[in-house]
Amino acid sequence: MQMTEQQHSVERIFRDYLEQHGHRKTPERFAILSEVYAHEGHFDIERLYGRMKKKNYQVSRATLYNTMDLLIECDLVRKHRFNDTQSWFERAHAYRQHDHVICDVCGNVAEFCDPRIQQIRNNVSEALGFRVRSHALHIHGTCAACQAKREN
Amino acid sequence: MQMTEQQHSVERIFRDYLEQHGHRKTPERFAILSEVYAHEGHFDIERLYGRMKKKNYQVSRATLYNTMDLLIECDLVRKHRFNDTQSWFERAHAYRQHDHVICDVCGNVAEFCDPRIQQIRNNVSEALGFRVRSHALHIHGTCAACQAKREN
DNA sequence: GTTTATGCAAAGGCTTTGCATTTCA
DNA sequence: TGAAATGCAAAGCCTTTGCATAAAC
Repeated sequence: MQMTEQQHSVERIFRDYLEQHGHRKTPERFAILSEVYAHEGHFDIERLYGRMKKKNYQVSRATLYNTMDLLIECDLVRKHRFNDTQSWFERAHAYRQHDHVICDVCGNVAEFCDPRIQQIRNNVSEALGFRVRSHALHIHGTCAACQAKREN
Repeated sequence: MQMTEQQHSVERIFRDYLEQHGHRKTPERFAILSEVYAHEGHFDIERLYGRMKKKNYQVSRATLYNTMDLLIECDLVRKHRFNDTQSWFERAHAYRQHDHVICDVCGNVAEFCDPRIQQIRNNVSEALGFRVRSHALHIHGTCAACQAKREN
């Protein structure tokens, strides 16, 4: 399998993280990392499980959950809870910070960026002495397509 | 039971909503609304269930879930998903818009306000033709108290 | 050789659902 | 009286856990 520059880079980050924390460098963990970085967009555990199964690299759901925790710890993955019950994930390294717009009619999730969010983070940090690690801004409503459909 | 001005107000909103949508005005629904507005802060279904039981006004969990959906529909309640599995709720009427700062160490949730979030909402609305209904901004990290503890 | 990770299946927790009973309109 | 809401218990779904097996170190 040909690896991109980026894949090498995230693999190194993960490897360093595992070593520094006394975790083992198992093939499953790197296979999962690779699969996560092979796609853009959001996924849940079930979808990731299906993808790996299809590629004949099946790992247990338990291992997927465990590995997600590790990847979140070292900031290679972000975890989201939108409206539904399950957790959604996305790769996080080298992707500029962004937030999410969720259509409550069709369930579609879009992304957007706004620099003001960084200012808000700084404010909270200063005002409360809070050490900010991450944030999630979810804007809910109805997307343009669903508005149009509804009017017909 | 003495009712505040506000309780009358939210009850009227709920009553109107139920009538306009052909839902029945059951005593359970109004008892739940009243209990929700009797406390500030966040609560989950189990806590609400416990409170009502203690006051000898027990309703089933199923009815609590159903009624929460109605109250969310008419903007009298907001629902949140923080980090844990269950949903958290809070009363929403006549309380100024605010967002949440979550300490991932102790789990404590604080509130803050920032007018820039409204500007971001407007931007998204204009840029994407998205009809914004609500938003949730969660800032995660470590609170001042937990930082202090950790340093000792 | 130890100790940690994996995989499987079972258990857990929150939420939804089905159905009989009650109650609002 | 008829349709909708309630309550209870069971089922569902996602996630975590326990334990035997396998594999890093």
